[in-house]
Amino acid sequence: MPTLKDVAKEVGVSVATVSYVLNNTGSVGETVSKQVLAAVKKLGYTPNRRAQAMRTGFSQSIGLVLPDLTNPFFPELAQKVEDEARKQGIAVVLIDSQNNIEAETQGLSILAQQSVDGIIWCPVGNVTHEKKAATNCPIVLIDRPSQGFDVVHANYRAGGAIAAEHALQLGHTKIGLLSGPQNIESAIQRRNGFVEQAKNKLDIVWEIEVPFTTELNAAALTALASKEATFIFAADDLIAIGAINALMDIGLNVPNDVSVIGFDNIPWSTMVRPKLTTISQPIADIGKVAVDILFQRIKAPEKITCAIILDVSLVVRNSTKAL
Amino acid sequence: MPTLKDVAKEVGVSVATVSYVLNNTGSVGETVSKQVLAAVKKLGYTPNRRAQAMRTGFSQSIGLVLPDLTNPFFPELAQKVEDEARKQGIAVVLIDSQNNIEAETQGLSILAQQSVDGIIWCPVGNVTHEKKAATNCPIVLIDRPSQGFDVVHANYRAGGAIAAEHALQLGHTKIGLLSGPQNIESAIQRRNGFVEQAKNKLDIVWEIEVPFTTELNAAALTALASKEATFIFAADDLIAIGAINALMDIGLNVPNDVSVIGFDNIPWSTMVRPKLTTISQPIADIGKVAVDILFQRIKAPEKITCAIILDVSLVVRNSTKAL
DNA sequence: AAAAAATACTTAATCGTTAAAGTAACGTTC
DNA sequence: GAACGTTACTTTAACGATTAAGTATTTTTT
Repeated sequence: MPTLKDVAKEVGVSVATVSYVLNNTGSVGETVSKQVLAAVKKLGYTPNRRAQAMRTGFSQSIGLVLPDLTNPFFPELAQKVEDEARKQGIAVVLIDSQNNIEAETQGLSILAQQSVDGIIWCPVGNVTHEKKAATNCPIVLIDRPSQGFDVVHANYRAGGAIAAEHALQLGHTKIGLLSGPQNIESAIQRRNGFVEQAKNKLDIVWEIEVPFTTELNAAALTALASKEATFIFAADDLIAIGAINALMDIGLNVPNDVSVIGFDNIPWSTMVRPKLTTISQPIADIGKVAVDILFQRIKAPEKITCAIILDVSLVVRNSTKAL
Repeated sequence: MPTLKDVAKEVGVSVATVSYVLNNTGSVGETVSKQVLAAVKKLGYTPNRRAQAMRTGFSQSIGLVLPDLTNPFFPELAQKVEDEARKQGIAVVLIDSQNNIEAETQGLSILAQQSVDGIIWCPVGNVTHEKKAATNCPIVLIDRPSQGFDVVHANYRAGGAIAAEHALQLGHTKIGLLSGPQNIESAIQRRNGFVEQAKNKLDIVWEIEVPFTTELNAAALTALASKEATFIFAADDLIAIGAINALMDIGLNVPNDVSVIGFDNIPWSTMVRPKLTTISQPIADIGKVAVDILFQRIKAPEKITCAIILDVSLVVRNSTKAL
C-alpha cells in the first residue's frame, strides 16, 4: 500500500506538504497542491487509519454491540448503522454478545483495544459507568435506556398503551400477557404501558415472562392452552409468532378464536400467516439517529445526556379481530 | 488508557522489557517478569492494537463483507464468524453492501484503510484479482466461489440434485423452477444440480429467475397462477416462503395442491406454516471453517487456493407431499 | 584465571501520520 | 531600504508498540 512518503517522493516534496494538501491545513501553493492530488490518484493512495489514529486519536471506526443478530430486529438496525457509517467513511466493528454478559464484556474490551471512536450499544447486562470508563469513548445506547447515558429508543410505554387500546376497541376483555424479560428496561416499559392503559378496563387473566424468541417456555404453552384469554399481547413479534404457531398447534384459530398482537414490526411480520398485527417501531430511524448522536458526541463530548424517544404506531393486519 | 510506558514507569524498567514480558520474547528475569504482569493487571493495561498494527503489520481485525443482513442466512453466519473471531481476540469489521456493487467497493476500501488482516467475503459482483490486490490481504470467499480464490460453501449442486430426487420420490413430474439470480454462482449451481438430476425424468414446465427475497416478481406470480406445476423448487428459503404465501393468496393449498421446497434451512423455515421442506446448509460450519482458513492464510499466505465444499441434507417438513 | 557465552536488561530506530516550529523567499509598508 | 508580514515550504517530534543492537553483569568453559 502506498504511503504519504511514496506520494511525497513522487512529487518531490516533503510528507508534511502532502499531509497539508490532503487535510486542507497549512498553506500550500496551487501548483504543488495539484501535483500532490494527481500523485495521490496515480498511486492510489489512501490514508492508513491506524497511523492516523495514533496521531489524532481518531480511528474512523465505531463499535456496534448487539445482543443477538438472529433476532430480526437487529440485522435491520445493523444494516442501517453500517450504511450511515460507511457513507462517512467510518468502519463498524460488530460485536454480537449472544445475550451473554461475558461475551459482551470481552467484546467491549476488543473495542477498547481497537480504540474505536464511539460505541452504539444495546446492552444485555447492566450498564455501569465503570464499563463505560473502560471503553474510553462516547456511548449511545439503543433500545435499552440506562440512567446517565444517551439513548435512542421507541416509545415503548406508548406502544404498550396503544396495544391495550386496540384490545379495548375490538371488544376484548380477557387478556393474556406474554411479557418479555423483566430485567430489560424496554420489556418492562412495554408491559407497564399496556398494564396502565388496561387498568380497570381490561382483565389480565394471566401473565407469563418469556425471552425474546419464538420458542415459548412451558408456562407460556400451558397458559395458551388454558384458553382463558381471547387477546394476547406479546412483548415482541418473535414471541407473537411463536404464540400464533403454538395456538394453531393446539387447534385454535388466530384471529377467530384468539387475537395476537406483537411489537417491533419486523419484516417477517408480513410473511407469516396470519399477517401480524403489531406496534411498529421505526428501526431504520433508530439506527440513523443513534449514529447521528454518536458522531456529535465524538466531535464534541457532552456532559448532559439525552434520551431520544421515537414514535410508534399501530399496524393492523390479520392476527387481531373484533370479538 | 494506560500504555506500555505507564507500566514500565510503574515497575521501573524500560518499555522494551515490558514488551518482552508480554510477548514472551527476549529474556527477562522471573522477578521483573512477575512485577510487570502485576503492574499490567493493576493498571488495566491492554495493548493498543493500532500501534501494534503499525509495527507488526497485524491489526488483529478481519473484515466481513456480506450482501444483505436482512436475508436470515447471513445474520447466522455473521454471528458465528464474530464468535469465532472474538474468542481469539480478533475484531470483526462489518460491511453490508445491500447488494450494491458501489457500496461493496467502498466497503472494501474502508477495510483496506483500516488495514484488516484478512477478509471473509460473500461478493455481490465479480471478484477480480485487482479488487483483491486493492485490499492487500488474504481473502476467503463464502457461498459464492470464484476462480483462483479460497472458498467455503455448501454443495449446491448436490443440494439441487437432492431436491430433484425428492420431487421424483413424491411422484411429481410437473416442476416449476424459481431459480435465483443467474449471475451468482451459488444460484447457478443450485439450478444446474436440479436440472441435471431432473433430466429425462422430470418435466420443468416453467422457470423464472427471481432475486433472493420473499418478494416475487410479476413473472413469478404469473407462473404460479398458471397452476401448471405441482412441485416448485425455490433457490432459497426466502423465495420458497414468498412462493407459499403467493400460492395461498390465490387460493392454492401447500402442500395439498402444490409442493414447495426451499434451500438453506434458515431458522424461519420452521416458523412459517406449513413448515418448510428444504435443503439444509451447515451455516455455522461455513462460518467456522471460513474463519479457520482465513486465520491460516493470515499466518502463512499460500499460493494454492482451496475450495471447501460442505455437505447438505434434505429436511422434510410439511411443504412437500406425495402427489 | 582469562576467555567465551549466556542472561538481563537498556537504547534507539521504526511503522505512517500530524502538526508545531523553523526557514527561506518574496511582497508590503512607512 | 530596513523592518515586518505573508507564503510556501521543510524539519522534526510525537503517538504506542516491536525489535535489532548495544551494554553491563553473571555464569560457564577451558
